[in-house]
Amino acid sequence: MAQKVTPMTQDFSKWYNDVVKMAELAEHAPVKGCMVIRPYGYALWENMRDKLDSMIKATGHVNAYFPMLIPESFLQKEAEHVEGFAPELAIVTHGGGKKLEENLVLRPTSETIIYHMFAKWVMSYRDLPILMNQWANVFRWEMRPRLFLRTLEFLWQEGHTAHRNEEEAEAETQTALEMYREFAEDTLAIPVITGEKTETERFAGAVRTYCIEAMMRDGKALQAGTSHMLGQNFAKAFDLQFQDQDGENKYAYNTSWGVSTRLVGAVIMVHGDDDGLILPPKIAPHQIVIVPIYRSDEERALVMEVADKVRAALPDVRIHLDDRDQYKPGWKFAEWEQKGVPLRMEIGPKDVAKGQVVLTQRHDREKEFLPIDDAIAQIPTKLDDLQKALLERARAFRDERTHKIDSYDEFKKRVGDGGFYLAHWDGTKETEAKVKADTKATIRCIPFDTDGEEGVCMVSGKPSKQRVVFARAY
RNA sequence: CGGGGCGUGGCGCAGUCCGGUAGCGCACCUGCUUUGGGAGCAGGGUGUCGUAGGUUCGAAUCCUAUCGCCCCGACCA
Repeated sequence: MAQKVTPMTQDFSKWYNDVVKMAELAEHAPVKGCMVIRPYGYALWENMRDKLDSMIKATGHVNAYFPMLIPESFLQKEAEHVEGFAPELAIVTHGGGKKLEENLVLRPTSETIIYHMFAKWVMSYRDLPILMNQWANVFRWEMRPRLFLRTLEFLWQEGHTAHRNEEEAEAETQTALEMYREFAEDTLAIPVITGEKTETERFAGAVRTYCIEAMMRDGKALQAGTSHMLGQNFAKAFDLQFQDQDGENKYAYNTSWGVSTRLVGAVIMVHGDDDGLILPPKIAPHQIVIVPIYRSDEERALVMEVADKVRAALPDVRIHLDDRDQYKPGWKFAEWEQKGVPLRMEIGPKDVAKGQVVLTQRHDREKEFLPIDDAIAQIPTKLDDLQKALLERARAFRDERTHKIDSYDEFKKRVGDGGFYLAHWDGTKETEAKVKADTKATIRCIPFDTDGEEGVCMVSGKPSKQRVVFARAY
Protein backbone atom coordinates (compact mmCIF):
# COMPACT_ATOMS: atom_id res chain seq x y z
CA MET A 1 0.00 0.00 0.00
CA ALA A 2 1.97 2.92 -1.23
CA GLN A 3 -0.52 4.70 -3.41
CA LYS A 4 -2.69 7.71 -2.96
CA VAL A 5 -6.43 7.80 -3.21
CA THR A 6 -8.03 9.59 -6.18
CA PRO A 7 -9.66 12.81 -4.87
CA MET A 8 -13.43 12.42 -4.56
CA THR A 9 -14.09 15.69 -6.36
CA GLN A 10 -12.15 14.43 -9.37
CA ASP A 11 -13.92 11.08 -9.70
CA PHE A 12 -16.16 9.90 -6.89
CA SER A 13 -16.50 6.42 -8.18
CA LYS A 14 -12.77 5.97 -8.55
CA TRP A 15 -12.29 7.50 -5.10
CA TYR A 16 -14.66 4.89 -3.69
CA ASN A 17 -12.88 2.00 -5.34
CA ASP A 18 -9.51 3.34 -4.27
CA VAL A 19 -10.61 3.61 -0.66
CA VAL A 20 -11.99 0.08 -0.61
CA LYS A 21 -8.75 -1.20 -2.03
CA MET A 22 -6.25 0.98 -0.16
CA ALA A 23 -7.93 0.48 3.18
CA GLU A 24 -7.78 -3.24 2.49
CA LEU A 25 -11.50 -3.68 3.01
CA ALA A 26 -12.18 -5.87 0.00
CA GLU A 27 -11.14 -6.67 -3.51
CA HIS A 28 -12.55 -8.27 -6.60
CA ALA A 29 -12.79 -12.05 -6.62
CA PRO A 30 -11.98 -14.04 -9.76
CA VAL A 31 -15.70 -14.30 -10.46
CA LYS A 32 -17.43 -11.23 -11.88
CA GLY A 33 -19.30 -9.21 -9.32
CA CYS A 34 -18.04 -11.16 -6.35
CA MET A 35 -15.75 -9.77 -3.70
CA VAL A 36 -13.30 -11.03 -1.17
CA ILE A 37 -13.85 -9.26 2.12
CA ARG A 38 -10.41 -8.88 3.64
CA PRO A 39 -9.76 -9.15 7.38
CA TYR A 40 -9.89 -5.41 8.02
CA GLY A 41 -13.15 -5.08 6.12
CA TYR A 42 -14.55 -8.15 7.77
CA ALA A 43 -13.63 -6.89 11.23
CA LEU A 44 -15.58 -3.75 10.40
CA TRP A 45 -18.56 -5.82 9.28
CA GLU A 46 -18.30 -8.01 12.38
CA ASN A 47 -18.48 -4.99 14.64
CA MET A 48 -21.55 -3.77 12.80
CA ARG A 49 -23.10 -7.22 12.79
CA ASP A 50 -22.46 -7.85 16.49
CA LYS A 51 -24.09 -4.60 17.52
CA LEU A 52 -27.12 -5.10 15.31
CA ASP A 53 -27.40 -8.71 16.40
CA SER A 54 -27.64 -7.63 20.01
CA MET A 55 -30.34 -5.12 19.09
CA ILE A 56 -32.28 -7.77 17.17
CA LYS A 57 -32.14 -10.07 20.17
CA ALA A 58 -33.05 -7.27 22.56
CA THR A 59 -36.28 -6.74 20.61
CA GLY A 60 -37.28 -10.34 21.18
CA HIS A 61 -36.01 -12.07 18.03
CA VAL A 62 -34.09 -15.32 17.87
CA ASN A 63 -31.55 -16.42 15.32
CA ALA A 64 -31.86 -19.48 13.11
CA TYR A 65 -30.37 -20.70 9.88
CA PHE A 66 -32.08 -21.88 6.71
CA PRO A 67 -30.37 -23.46 3.70
CA MET A 68 -28.96 -21.56 0.79
CA LEU A 69 -30.55 -23.88 -1.77
CA ILE A 70 -34.25 -23.40 -2.38
CA PRO A 71 -36.45 -25.45 -4.75
CA GLU A 72 -37.19 -23.36 -7.80
CA SER A 73 -40.89 -24.02 -7.43
CA PHE A 74 -40.91 -22.22 -4.07
CA LEU A 75 -40.01 -18.94 -5.70
CA GLN A 76 -42.89 -19.35 -8.12
CA LYS A 77 -45.56 -19.66 -5.47
CA GLU A 78 -45.86 -15.94 -4.91
CA ALA A 79 -46.58 -14.21 -8.21
CA GLU A 80 -45.02 -10.81 -7.58
CA HIS A 81 -42.10 -12.32 -5.76
CA VAL A 82 -41.09 -14.54 -8.67
CA GLU A 83 -41.56 -11.71 -11.12
CA GLY A 84 -39.34 -9.47 -9.04
CA PHE A 85 -36.54 -11.93 -8.50
CA ALA A 86 -36.57 -14.24 -11.54
CA PRO A 87 -34.23 -12.09 -13.63
CA GLU A 88 -31.51 -12.15 -11.02
CA LEU A 89 -31.56 -15.76 -9.87
CA ALA A 90 -28.53 -18.04 -9.88
CA ILE A 91 -29.77 -21.56 -10.49
CA VAL A 92 -28.19 -24.90 -9.68
CA THR A 93 -29.08 -27.47 -12.33
CA HIS A 94 -26.68 -30.29 -11.53
CA GLY A 95 -25.59 -32.12 -8.42
CA GLY A 96 -23.38 -35.13 -7.92
CA GLY A 97 -22.71 -35.24 -11.64
CA LYS A 98 -26.40 -35.60 -12.53
CA LYS A 99 -29.01 -33.20 -13.75
CA LEU A 100 -31.37 -32.43 -10.92
CA GLU A 101 -35.04 -33.33 -11.17
CA GLU A 102 -35.88 -29.90 -9.92
CA ASN A 103 -33.59 -26.91 -10.22
CA LEU A 104 -32.43 -25.26 -7.02
CA VAL A 105 -31.97 -21.55 -6.71
CA LEU A 106 -29.31 -19.88 -4.64
CA ARG A 107 -31.49 -17.83 -2.31
CA PRO A 108 -31.90 -14.20 -3.34
CA THR A 109 -33.79 -13.78 -0.05
CA SER A 110 -35.41 -16.42 2.13
CA GLU A 111 -39.10 -15.61 2.47
CA THR A 112 -40.15 -18.70 0.56
CA ILE A 113 -38.22 -21.33 2.43
CA ILE A 114 -38.76 -19.70 5.79
CA TYR A 115 -42.53 -19.41 5.44
CA HIS A 116 -42.65 -22.95 4.12
CA MET A 117 -41.11 -24.00 7.43
CA PHE A 118 -43.21 -21.62 9.51
CA ALA A 119 -46.29 -23.32 8.03
CA LYS A 120 -45.12 -26.58 9.58
CA TRP A 121 -44.49 -25.00 12.93
CA VAL A 122 -47.66 -23.02 13.38
CA MET A 123 -50.91 -24.69 14.43
CA SER A 124 -52.49 -22.33 16.88
CA TYR A 125 -52.60 -18.61 17.57
CA ARG A 126 -50.59 -19.62 20.64
CA ASP A 127 -47.67 -20.41 18.31
CA LEU A 128 -47.59 -16.79 17.21
CA PRO A 129 -45.85 -14.52 16.88
CA ILE A 130 -42.70 -16.05 15.45
CA LEU A 131 -39.90 -13.53 15.64
CA MET A 132 -36.91 -14.89 13.79
CA ASN A 133 -33.74 -13.65 12.19
CA GLN A 134 -30.95 -15.16 10.19
CA TRP A 135 -27.48 -14.00 9.22
CA ALA A 136 -26.71 -15.35 5.79
CA ASN A 137 -25.31 -14.85 2.34
CA VAL A 138 -27.64 -14.30 -0.58
CA PHE A 139 -27.15 -14.19 -4.34
CA ARG A 140 -28.58 -11.78 -6.84
CA TRP A 141 -27.22 -11.84 -10.37
CA GLU A 142 -26.94 -8.10 -10.78
CA MET A 143 -25.86 -6.65 -14.07
CA ARG A 144 -23.83 -3.86 -12.64
CA PRO A 145 -21.90 -4.81 -9.51
CA ARG A 146 -20.00 -2.49 -7.23
CA LEU A 147 -17.91 -3.50 -4.22
CA PHE A 148 -20.11 -3.65 -1.11
CA LEU A 149 -22.93 -1.68 -2.76
CA ARG A 150 -24.08 -4.33 -5.17
CA THR A 151 -22.28 -7.65 -5.35
CA LEU A 152 -23.62 -10.92 -6.70
CA GLU A 153 -23.20 -12.47 -3.31
CA PHE A 154 -23.64 -10.39 -0.22
CA LEU A 155 -23.95 -10.89 3.51
CA TRP A 156 -26.95 -9.70 5.41
CA GLN A 157 -29.43 -10.37 8.11
CA GLU A 158 -33.03 -11.03 7.26
CA GLY A 159 -35.69 -10.89 9.92
CA HIS A 160 -38.83 -12.93 9.30
CA THR A 161 -41.85 -12.87 11.49
CA ALA A 162 -45.39 -14.22 11.55
CA HIS A 163 -48.31 -12.65 13.38
CA ARG A 164 -51.97 -13.12 14.16
CA ASN A 165 -53.16 -9.92 12.62
CA GLU A 166 -52.18 -6.98 10.52
CA GLU A 167 -51.86 -4.54 13.40
CA GLU A 168 -49.27 -6.68 15.09
CA ALA A 169 -47.38 -7.21 11.84
CA GLU A 170 -47.46 -3.52 11.10
CA ALA A 171 -46.10 -2.74 14.56
CA GLU A 172 -43.32 -5.25 13.94
CA THR A 173 -42.23 -3.54 10.71
CA GLN A 174 -42.08 -0.29 12.62
CA THR A 175 -40.04 -1.85 15.40
CA ALA A 176 -37.55 -3.17 12.86
CA LEU A 177 -37.37 0.13 11.03
CA GLU A 178 -36.83 2.06 14.23
CA MET A 179 -34.10 -0.40 15.16
CA TYR A 180 -32.40 0.30 11.83
CA ARG A 181 -32.71 4.05 12.28
CA GLU A 182 -31.15 3.85 15.70
CA PHE A 183 -28.41 1.55 14.48
CA ALA A 184 -27.58 3.75 11.51
CA GLU A 185 -27.45 6.92 13.54
CA ASP A 186 -26.01 5.77 16.86
CA THR A 187 -23.63 3.09 15.65
CA LEU A 188 -22.75 4.04 12.09
CA ALA A 189 -23.10 7.80 12.63
CA ILE A 190 -25.20 7.94 9.48
CA PRO A 191 -28.28 10.18 9.64
CA VAL A 192 -31.21 8.61 7.84
CA ILE A 193 -34.68 9.52 6.68
CA THR A 194 -37.35 6.99 7.54
CA GLY A 195 -40.37 6.58 5.36
CA GLU A 196 -42.41 4.39 3.10
CA LYS A 197 -41.50 3.30 -0.41
CA THR A 198 -43.80 4.02 -3.29
CA GLU A 199 -45.53 1.13 -5.01
CA THR A 200 -42.89 1.18 -7.74
CA GLU A 201 -40.04 0.77 -5.29
CA ARG A 202 -41.79 -1.75 -3.09
CA PHE A 203 -40.31 -5.19 -2.34
CA ALA A 204 -41.61 -7.91 -4.64
CA GLY A 205 -44.44 -9.52 -2.71
CA ALA A 206 -44.89 -6.88 -0.01
CA VAL A 207 -47.97 -4.87 0.86
CA ARG A 208 -45.88 -1.99 2.16
CA THR A 209 -42.14 -1.37 2.26
CA TYR A 210 -40.51 1.01 4.70
CA CYS A 211 -36.92 2.13 4.48
CA ILE A 212 -34.11 4.21 5.80
CA GLU A 213 -32.40 6.43 3.24
CA ALA A 214 -29.00 8.05 3.61
CA MET A 215 -27.12 10.65 1.60
CA MET A 216 -23.63 9.89 0.34
CA ARG A 217 -20.87 12.46 -0.08
CA ASP A 218 -21.64 12.81 -3.77
CA GLY A 219 -25.20 13.78 -2.92
CA LYS A 220 -26.70 10.52 -4.10
CA ALA A 221 -29.12 8.53 -1.98
CA LEU A 222 -28.48 5.04 -0.70
CA GLN A 223 -31.21 2.75 0.58
CA ALA A 224 -29.64 1.58 3.81
CA GLY A 225 -32.28 -0.79 5.13
CA THR A 226 -35.79 -1.99 4.43
CA SER A 227 -38.68 -3.38 6.43
CA HIS A 228 -41.61 -5.03 4.67
CA MET A 229 -45.18 -5.63 5.73
CA LEU A 230 -45.95 -8.71 3.66
CA GLY A 231 -49.59 -9.00 4.61
CA GLN A 232 -50.95 -12.48 3.94
CA ASN A 233 -49.32 -12.80 0.53
CA PHE A 234 -46.72 -15.34 1.53
CA ALA A 235 -48.93 -17.00 4.13
CA LYS A 236 -51.42 -17.77 1.37
CA ALA A 237 -48.70 -18.97 -1.00
CA PHE A 238 -47.20 -21.29 1.62
CA ASP A 239 -50.36 -22.19 3.47
CA LEU A 240 -49.22 -20.61 6.70
CA GLN A 241 -52.44 -20.92 8.67
CA PHE A 242 -53.32 -21.06 12.31
CA GLN A 243 -56.42 -21.73 14.30
CA ASP A 244 -57.41 -18.56 16.09
CA GLN A 245 -59.03 -18.15 19.48
CA ASP A 246 -62.43 -18.07 17.81
CA GLY A 247 -61.81 -21.51 16.33
CA GLU A 248 -61.39 -20.32 12.76
CA ASN A 249 -58.43 -21.07 10.53
CA LYS A 250 -56.70 -17.88 9.42
CA TYR A 251 -53.69 -16.93 7.39
CA ALA A 252 -50.86 -15.35 9.31
CA TYR A 253 -49.38 -11.96 8.53
CA ASN A 254 -45.67 -11.80 7.80
CA THR A 255 -42.95 -9.21 7.91
CA SER A 256 -39.40 -9.29 6.67
CA TRP A 257 -36.57 -6.80 7.06
CA GLY A 258 -32.91 -6.65 6.24
CA VAL A 259 -29.67 -4.77 6.08
CA SER A 260 -26.57 -5.92 4.29
CA THR A 261 -22.86 -5.46 3.73
CA ARG A 262 -23.98 -2.52 1.64
CA LEU A 263 -23.82 -0.60 4.91
CA VAL A 264 -20.04 -0.87 4.74
CA GLY A 265 -20.27 1.06 1.48
CA ALA A 266 -22.49 3.60 3.18
CA VAL A 267 -19.97 4.14 5.97
CA ILE A 268 -17.24 4.69 3.39
CA MET A 269 -19.28 7.15 1.34
CA VAL A 270 -20.76 9.08 4.24
CA HIS A 271 -17.64 9.66 6.30
CA GLY A 272 -14.61 9.25 4.03
CA ASP A 273 -12.44 12.00 2.62
CA ASP A 274 -9.61 12.41 0.12
CA ASP A 275 -7.16 10.71 2.42
CA GLY A 276 -9.31 7.62 2.67
CA LEU A 277 -11.64 6.00 5.12
CA ILE A 278 -12.95 7.61 8.31
CA LEU A 279 -14.53 5.20 10.74
CA PRO A 280 -16.93 5.89 13.58
CA PRO A 281 -15.30 4.66 16.82
CA LYS A 282 -18.13 2.26 17.61
CA ILE A 283 -17.39 0.09 14.61
CA ALA A 284 -13.72 0.81 13.92
CA PRO A 285 -11.63 -2.38 14.11
CA HIS A 286 -8.98 -0.27 15.84
CA GLN A 287 -10.33 2.68 17.77
CA ILE A 288 -6.84 3.94 18.49
CA VAL A 289 -3.57 3.16 16.83
CA ILE A 290 -0.41 3.79 18.80
CA VAL A 291 2.56 4.75 16.66
CA PRO A 292 5.78 4.44 18.66
CA ILE A 293 8.71 6.61 17.63
CA TYR A 294 12.27 5.76 18.53
CA ARG A 295 15.83 5.56 17.29
CA SER A 296 17.69 3.26 19.63
CA ASP A 297 16.68 0.14 21.50
CA GLU A 298 16.79 2.16 24.71
CA GLU A 299 14.33 4.69 23.34
CA ARG A 300 12.19 1.90 22.02
CA ALA A 301 12.01 0.33 25.47
CA LEU A 302 10.97 3.61 27.07
CA VAL A 303 8.34 4.32 24.46
CA MET A 304 6.92 0.80 24.61
CA GLU A 305 6.65 1.06 28.36
CA VAL A 306 4.29 4.01 27.96
CA ALA A 307 2.38 2.22 25.18
CA ASP A 308 1.90 -0.80 27.43
CA LYS A 309 0.74 1.39 30.27
CA VAL A 310 -1.88 3.02 28.06
CA ARG A 311 -3.11 -0.31 26.81
CA ALA A 312 -3.30 -1.79 30.28
CA ALA A 313 -5.22 1.22 31.55
CA LEU A 314 -7.84 1.00 28.79
CA PRO A 315 -8.78 -2.66 28.44
CA ASP A 316 -12.17 -1.85 26.90
CA VAL A 317 -10.78 0.29 24.13
CA ARG A 318 -9.70 -1.38 20.91
CA ILE A 319 -6.11 -0.18 20.81
CA HIS A 320 -3.68 -1.34 18.17
CA LEU A 321 0.03 -0.92 18.81
CA ASP A 322 1.77 -0.64 15.47
CA ASP A 323 5.15 -2.02 16.46
CA ARG A 324 6.26 -2.96 12.98
CA ASP A 325 9.91 -2.10 12.72
CA GLN A 326 10.11 -1.95 8.95
CA TYR A 327 8.01 1.19 8.58
CA LYS A 328 8.82 4.71 9.66
CA PRO A 329 6.27 6.74 11.61
CA GLY A 330 5.31 8.87 8.62
CA TRP A 331 4.44 5.79 6.65
CA LYS A 332 2.31 4.49 9.48
CA PHE A 333 0.48 7.80 9.86
CA ALA A 334 -0.44 7.71 6.21
CA GLU A 335 -1.52 4.09 6.28
CA TRP A 336 -3.76 4.37 9.34
CA GLU A 337 -5.33 7.51 7.97
CA GLN A 338 -6.23 5.64 4.80
CA LYS A 339 -7.69 2.93 6.99
CA GLY A 340 -9.75 5.43 8.93
CA VAL A 341 -8.62 4.81 12.51
CA PRO A 342 -10.45 7.50 14.52
CA LEU A 343 -7.66 8.39 16.91
CA ARG A 344 -3.89 8.15 16.65
CA MET A 345 -1.54 8.25 19.60
CA GLU A 346 2.08 9.11 18.94
CA ILE A 347 4.60 8.32 21.61
CA GLY A 348 8.20 9.39 21.03
CA PRO A 349 11.29 10.10 23.11
CA LYS A 350 10.35 13.76 23.46
CA ASP A 351 6.94 12.78 24.78
CA VAL A 352 8.37 10.27 27.21
CA ALA A 353 10.68 12.96 28.54
CA LYS A 354 7.73 15.30 29.09
CA GLY A 355 5.41 12.58 30.36
CA GLN A 356 2.98 13.26 27.54
CA VAL A 357 1.49 11.65 24.43
CA VAL A 358 0.23 13.14 21.18
CA LEU A 359 -3.36 12.49 20.10
CA THR A 360 -4.53 13.22 16.57
CA GLN A 361 -8.13 12.92 15.39
CA ARG A 362 -8.62 11.42 11.98
CA HIS A 363 -11.70 13.31 10.86
CA ASP A 364 -10.48 16.86 11.47
CA ARG A 365 -6.72 16.41 12.02
CA GLU A 366 -6.94 18.11 15.39
CA LYS A 367 -3.74 17.40 17.31
CA GLU A 368 -3.30 17.57 21.06
CA PHE A 369 -0.43 17.10 23.49
CA LEU A 370 -1.67 15.60 26.75
CA PRO A 371 -0.08 14.31 29.94
CA ILE A 372 -0.25 10.51 29.83
CA ASP A 373 -2.74 10.14 32.68
CA ASP A 374 -5.00 12.85 31.28
CA ALA A 375 -5.00 11.16 27.91
CA ILE A 376 -5.96 7.85 29.49
CA ALA A 377 -8.72 9.50 31.46
CA GLN A 378 -10.10 11.40 28.48
CA ILE A 379 -9.96 8.76 25.79
CA PRO A 380 -13.34 7.09 26.44
CA THR A 381 -15.06 10.47 26.32
CA LYS A 382 -13.09 11.49 23.27
CA LEU A 383 -14.22 8.42 21.40
CA ASP A 384 -17.83 9.22 22.25
CA ASP A 385 -17.30 12.79 21.10
CA LEU A 386 -15.79 11.64 17.83
CA GLN A 387 -18.73 9.35 17.25
CA LYS A 388 -21.13 12.27 17.77
CA ALA A 389 -19.03 14.63 15.70
CA LEU A 390 -19.21 12.32 12.71
CA LEU A 391 -22.97 12.03 12.99
CA GLU A 392 -23.38 15.78 13.28
CA ARG A 393 -21.02 16.44 10.41
CA ALA A 394 -22.91 14.00 8.21
CA ARG A 395 -26.23 15.50 9.30
CA ALA A 396 -25.08 19.02 8.49
CA PHE A 397 -23.83 17.84 5.11
CA ARG A 398 -27.15 16.21 4.34
CA ASP A 399 -29.26 19.10 5.58
CA GLU A 400 -27.30 21.58 3.46
CA ARG A 401 -28.12 19.47 0.44
CA THR A 402 -31.79 18.92 1.19
CA HIS A 403 -34.05 21.39 -0.57
CA LYS A 404 -37.73 22.06 -0.79
CA ILE A 405 -38.61 22.52 -4.42
CA ASP A 406 -41.84 23.40 -6.22
CA SER A 407 -40.85 24.03 -9.80
CA TYR A 408 -40.26 21.02 -12.00
CA ASP A 409 -38.06 23.08 -14.32
CA GLU A 410 -35.84 24.04 -11.43
CA PHE A 411 -35.85 20.47 -10.19
CA LYS A 412 -34.66 19.21 -13.56
CA LYS A 413 -31.83 21.74 -13.53
CA ARG A 414 -30.68 21.00 -10.01
CA VAL A 415 -31.23 17.33 -9.34
CA GLY A 416 -28.10 16.34 -11.25
CA ASP A 417 -26.01 18.23 -8.69
CA GLY A 418 -27.01 15.68 -6.09
CA GLY A 419 -28.95 16.16 -2.89
CA PHE A 420 -32.43 15.41 -1.64
CA TYR A 421 -35.35 17.32 -3.10
CA LEU A 422 -38.53 17.58 -1.10
CA ALA A 423 -41.34 18.02 -3.56
CA HIS A 424 -45.04 17.48 -3.83
CA TRP A 425 -46.15 14.46 -5.82
CA ASP A 426 -49.58 13.45 -7.02
CA GLY A 427 -49.15 9.85 -5.89
CA THR A 428 -49.22 8.30 -9.37
CA LYS A 429 -46.83 5.83 -10.94
CA GLU A 430 -47.02 7.81 -14.15
CA THR A 431 -45.56 10.93 -12.58
CA GLU A 432 -42.91 8.91 -10.83
CA ALA A 433 -41.95 7.24 -14.11
CA LYS A 434 -41.84 10.56 -15.92
CA VAL A 435 -39.51 12.06 -13.35
CA LYS A 436 -37.26 9.04 -13.59
CA ALA A 437 -37.21 9.16 -17.37
CA ASP A 438 -36.54 12.90 -17.39
CA THR A 439 -33.97 13.09 -14.62
CA LYS A 440 -32.91 9.60 -13.44
CA ALA A 441 -34.18 10.64 -10.01
CA THR A 442 -36.57 8.44 -8.07
CA ILE A 443 -38.77 8.85 -5.06
CA ARG A 444 -36.58 7.58 -2.26
CA CYS A 445 -39.39 7.57 0.22
CA ILE A 446 -42.52 9.18 1.49
CA PRO A 447 -41.06 10.43 4.75
CA PHE A 448 -42.79 9.91 8.08
CA ASP A 449 -41.44 13.19 9.32
CA THR A 450 -43.55 15.74 7.54
CA ASP A 451 -44.81 19.18 8.44
CA GLY A 452 -48.25 18.32 7.10
CA GLU A 453 -48.04 20.99 4.44
CA GLU A 454 -50.30 20.18 1.51
CA GLY A 455 -49.67 21.38 -2.00
CA VAL A 456 -49.75 20.49 -5.66
CA CYS A 457 -47.57 18.04 -7.55
CA MET A 458 -44.60 19.78 -9.12
CA VAL A 459 -45.10 17.79 -12.30
CA SER A 460 -48.84 17.43 -12.81
CA GLY A 461 -50.23 20.19 -10.64
CA LYS A 462 -52.63 17.72 -9.01
CA PRO A 463 -53.17 17.83 -5.25
CA SER A 464 -50.57 16.37 -2.89
CA LYS A 465 -50.90 15.65 0.81
CA GLN A 466 -47.21 15.91 1.61
CA ARG A 467 -43.74 16.33 0.18
CA VAL A 468 -41.72 13.24 -0.78
CA VAL A 469 -37.97 12.78 -1.14
CA PHE A 470 -36.66 12.76 -4.68
CA ALA A 471 -33.00 11.98 -5.42
CA ARG A 472 -30.67 10.13 -7.67
CA ALA A 473 -29.74 6.90 -6.00
CA TYR A 474 -27.30 4.03 -5.97
C1' C B 1 -27.53 -6.05 -23.39
C1' G B 2 -25.16 -1.37 -25.52
C1' G B 3 -20.53 1.87 -25.14
C1' G B 4 -15.33 2.13 -23.49
C1' G B 5 -10.91 -0.14 -21.46
C1' C B 6 -7.62 -3.97 -19.97
C1' G B 7 -5.32 -9.09 -19.70
C1' U B 8 2.97 -9.10 -19.70
C1' G B 9 7.20 -11.07 -12.43
C1' G B 10 3.15 -10.35 -6.11
C1' C B 11 0.94 -5.18 -7.57
C1' G B 12 0.93 -1.03 -11.22
C1' C B 13 2.64 -0.51 -16.05
C1' A B 14 6.02 0.05 -20.72
C1' G B 15 7.12 -2.80 -24.91
C1' U B 16 2.67 -4.25 -29.79
C1' C B 17 2.16 0.61 -34.81
C1' C B 18 7.55 -1.14 -37.40
C1' G B 19 8.37 -9.50 -35.48
C1' G B 20 14.68 -10.85 -33.51
C1' U B 21 13.95 -14.45 -27.78
C1' A B 22 11.15 -9.46 -22.17
C1' G B 23 11.91 -4.38 -19.30
C1' C B 24 10.64 -0.27 -15.61
C1' G B 25 8.51 1.38 -10.86
C1' C B 26 6.66 -0.40 -6.35
C1' A B 27 6.76 -4.58 -3.26
C1' C B 28 9.87 -8.69 -1.56
C1' C B 29 14.96 -10.94 0.35
C1' U B 30 20.29 -9.71 2.41
C1' G B 31 23.55 -6.02 4.52
C1' C B 32 24.70 -1.17 6.39
C1' U B 33 22.97 3.62 7.56
C1' U B 34 18.03 5.37 9.11
C1' U B 35 13.05 6.29 12.26
C1' G B 36 8.45 13.12 14.96
C1' G B 37 4.51 12.90 7.79
C1' G B 38 4.83 7.52 2.90
C1' A B 39 13.86 6.84 4.20
C1' G B 40 18.83 6.06 1.47
C1' C B 41 22.71 3.15 -0.67
C1' A B 42 24.60 -1.60 -2.34
C1' G B 43 23.53 -6.52 -3.74
C1' G B 44 19.62 -10.29 -5.00
C1' G B 45 15.21 -13.60 -6.65
C1' U B 46 10.87 -13.41 -9.49
C1' G B 47 7.65 -14.37 -16.03
C1' U B 48 4.10 -21.11 -19.68
C1' C B 49 3.37 -12.27 -22.13
C1' G B 50 -5.25 -14.63 -20.70
C1' U B 51 -6.26 -19.16 -23.95
C1' A B 52 -6.34 -21.86 -28.69
C1' G B 53 -5.05 -22.02 -33.61
C1' G B 54 -2.56 -19.76 -37.87
C1' U B 55 1.45 -16.93 -40.73
C1' U B 56 6.93 -16.97 -40.24
C1' C B 57 13.60 -19.27 -39.98
C1' G B 58 11.72 -16.63 -35.65
C1' A B 59 5.54 -14.03 -32.45
C1' A B 60 4.20 -10.38 -26.24
C1' U B 61 4.30 -7.98 -31.19
C1' C B 62 0.95 -9.82 -37.34
C1' C B 63 -3.95 -12.76 -38.52
C1' U B 64 -8.33 -15.61 -36.74
C1' A B 65 -11.15 -17.35 -32.90
C1' U B 66 -12.17 -17.52 -27.88
C1' C B 67 -12.32 -16.62 -22.49
C1' G B 68 -12.22 -13.35 -18.53
C1' C B 69 -12.27 -8.97 -15.71
C1' C B 70 -12.87 -3.62 -14.88
C1' C B 71 -15.31 1.17 -15.94
C1' C B 72 -19.78 4.00 -17.96
C1' G B 73 -25.33 3.24 -18.98
C1' A B 74 -30.28 0.24 -18.73
C1' C B 75 -31.81 -3.24 -13.86
C1' C B 76 -31.20 -3.67 -8.49
C1' A B 77 -30.23 -4.21 -1.29
